[in-house]
Amino acid sequence: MFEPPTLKDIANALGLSTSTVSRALRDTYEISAKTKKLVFEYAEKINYQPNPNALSLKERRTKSIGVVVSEVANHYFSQAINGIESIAYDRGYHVIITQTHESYAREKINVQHLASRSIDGLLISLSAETSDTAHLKYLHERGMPMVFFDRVPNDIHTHKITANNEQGAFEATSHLIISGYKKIAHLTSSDHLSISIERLRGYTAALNKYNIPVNPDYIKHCPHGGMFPEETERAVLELVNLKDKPDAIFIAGDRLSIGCLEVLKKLNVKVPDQIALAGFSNSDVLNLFEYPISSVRQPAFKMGETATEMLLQLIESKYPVTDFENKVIDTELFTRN
Amino acid sequence: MFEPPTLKDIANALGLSTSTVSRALRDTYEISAKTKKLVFEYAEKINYQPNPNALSLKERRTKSIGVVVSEVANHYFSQAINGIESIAYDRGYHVIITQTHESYAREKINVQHLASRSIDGLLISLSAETSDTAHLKYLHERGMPMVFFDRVPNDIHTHKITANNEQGAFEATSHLIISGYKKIAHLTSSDHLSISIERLRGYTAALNKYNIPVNPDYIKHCPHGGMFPEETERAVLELVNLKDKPDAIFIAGDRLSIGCLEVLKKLNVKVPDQIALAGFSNSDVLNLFEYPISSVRQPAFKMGETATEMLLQLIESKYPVTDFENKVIDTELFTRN
DNA sequence: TTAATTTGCGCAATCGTTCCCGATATCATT
DNA sequence: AATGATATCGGGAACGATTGCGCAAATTAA
Repeated sequence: MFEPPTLKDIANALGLSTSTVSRALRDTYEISAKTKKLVFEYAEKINYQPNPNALSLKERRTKSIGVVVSEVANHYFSQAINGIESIAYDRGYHVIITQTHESYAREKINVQHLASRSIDGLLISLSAETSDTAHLKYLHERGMPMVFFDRVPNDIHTHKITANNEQGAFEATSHLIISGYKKIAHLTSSDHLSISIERLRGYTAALNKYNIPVNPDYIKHCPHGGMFPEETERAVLELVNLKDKPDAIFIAGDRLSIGCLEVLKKLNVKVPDQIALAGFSNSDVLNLFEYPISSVRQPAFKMGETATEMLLQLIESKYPVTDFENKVIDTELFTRN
Repeated sequence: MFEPPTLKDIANALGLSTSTVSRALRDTYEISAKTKKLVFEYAEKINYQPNPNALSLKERRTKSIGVVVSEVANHYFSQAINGIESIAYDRGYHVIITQTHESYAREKINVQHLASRSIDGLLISLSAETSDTAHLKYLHERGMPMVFFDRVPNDIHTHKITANNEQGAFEATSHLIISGYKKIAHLTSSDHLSISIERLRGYTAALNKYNIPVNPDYIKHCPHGGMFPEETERAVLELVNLKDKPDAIFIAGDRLSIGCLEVLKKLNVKVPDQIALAGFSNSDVLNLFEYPISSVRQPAFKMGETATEMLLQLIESKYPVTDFENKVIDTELFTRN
């Protein structure tokens, strides 16, 4: 039905060969000015666009990169995607976005699918469920350029870009402490995720600094990053049902924050009177609440941009890159009270 | 660098021709069982995947559909995308998502880009800026299968799927009226958008039903759907600065709701004491506010699914489709007080 | 034993593009 | 006028996969 014009169409219409038309369109020196003009004008007229599949087949590259995130309906990721697109489009690359919904199975399928679609490179933030990275190692060993951002593995040697999660967690927890809270819980994602580990480290560092003992009962992991409401609900319930209730929670992510707020509202626990909150979030709705919640904001757009630049550098490098960068970008604490 | 195995690799390794290998993998009857077994096992071993570009070139289709939305960081669209992906993946199609950020220029570029990437079909919701649909007509006339959802044009004849915007707006406005509000303003997106027109119609219908005069000063359009904060701010300011201040606002969209809440908070206008709100939204954060906001929820996931099914029907139809459907799905009002 | 059929596989064209070679025409040089 | 240089263009292979056709060998039928 939809049959775009080809080089051959132009060639036939103009009585030329496809080679000549191709060269004319690519503005090669060996084609006369008037032939070029003829070809240009006709191509313009019929709105000729080179067939990208033919090009990909010939050039052995697709000029498109794959992106794997847990959810686009997450402000951190949607902002990162905007950063990714801004660089990619400028450099003539297409962006294919896939979502894992925090599922390891989906991640494997998506990565496999992207690889078979012959993308030129991969930009990925691990799902909450992912602890085995064999599917990525496999691709990486075969030479697929990839850059990790946000949630990174430690057993794959390539460019990585993360926020300074430890610093952010330290500042947010410190802020709670300075604000007078002493019994600070920590609600976070699955325990093997890099961001969870780093944020937990910042959290404990803050407690240590102020000589507050770390209470293991105060640390709650949600293996699916709050993807399932029951998960968050159970964790929050366990916290508020403790004999020695926490008076504040440091929450490690956006979805968890929303989930936590929902549960607290259902339980009729007042924020921040009964329990104060602070956490990682790139959402702009948090400061709309009556009692706004202090949040650590990650430079998502910047991270997307940087990750893409790193990836394109890998893709377009003439020789194999062996010197990899591990970029850490500072977060920013927005205090509200 | 990343060079996936080809049929030729298998053929050479096994001393066969590429035709035989191809036929073996496709399980054709004319290949002997033992050759098939040989080929299958070797293909499995080296993890052979057919080159999608070569296939697309040959089959003249890419098994991928393009999606154009204004923003993925919008709960309606992200849910719709989940619906789209669920159907598309089941049917073996890839989904390429692009964002317009409510810009007409971006929409043209994205559509053009998608078309040149030779997608098999297009799923699109118009940007707030779009009033001229020539770029889409052009593709449509050339036979590109396309389905519009949410924000649809009236001058392109193809499948369309929308929420029952008029009904939703009527119910939300009626709910405000029944709750005792009489001076109800309407904050909406650009005036040429189908959703704006339909929601305005529902709004005025409700006012009419309760014999409340329609005050033109109460109707504020944001040409970019609240993409720019200044736009929303100006509109809200104009409303609260009216001599005859409205006591409620019916807001036509998610982003506008957030923007409006931000402005009201900045102005220290209490919701709902000084001004009540109701509006279209698929976000789950609205009910986290102290005074929750009644909202009309669109069946986003369902709409995404249906739109995709319609598109795939167009794509896979043997003969040109001339009988187009205009599906309208009911919304649901969530009242909270 | 011979002819007819079936089985199993390879050749080559095709999709749209690019690019290495040639091929021809035009022109200047001796 | 013959040679060479340059300008301009076409032929054809290649990228990876599919598929109609052909052809040999194996099997069956006569």
